[in-house]
Amino acid sequence: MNYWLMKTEPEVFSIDDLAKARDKTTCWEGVRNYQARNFMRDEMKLGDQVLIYHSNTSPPGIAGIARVVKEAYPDHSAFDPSSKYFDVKSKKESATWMMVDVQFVMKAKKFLSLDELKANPKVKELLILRKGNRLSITPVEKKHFEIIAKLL
DNA sequence: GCCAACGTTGGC
DNA sequence: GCCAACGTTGGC
Repeated sequence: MNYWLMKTEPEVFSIDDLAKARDKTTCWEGVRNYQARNFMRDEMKLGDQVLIYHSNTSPPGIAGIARVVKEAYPDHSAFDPSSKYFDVKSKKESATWMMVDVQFVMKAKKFLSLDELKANPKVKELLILRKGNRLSITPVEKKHFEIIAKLL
């Protein structure tokens, strides 16, 4: 089992939106970065646990946990000209972009802010804390996931 | 294949 | 809204 952190802007899609979604499940559309896509396509497996991180908001931080319920398949938003994620270069026969489905597991009882993460020496290796890291999907070590899960 | 210009992310 | 950091694009 692998562990991940996935960023989302809560104004666009929050942990509450995930909790309210049908089957508490959503397809993770709109990833348009090759490294993040490769993580989904090559390494995300059924049952993997995901920290849901709220970015571009105040304060940013970890808002809950989800799990992978469907492994990578073509991101259909890339084929939809009306979608803001439309990519004319992605063909249905050989999709450029992939997505997974994730299901709500829990909302943090205690939202864990970026400041609190930075202040916790036990999780200082988290990739999210690296200066300049903009990757929307990053792997998380099991020990770090477990430390964080206990704090939520 | 280099690299300047541009676009995006995301904390602040 | 600003801007640093990074990824992508495209001329050469």
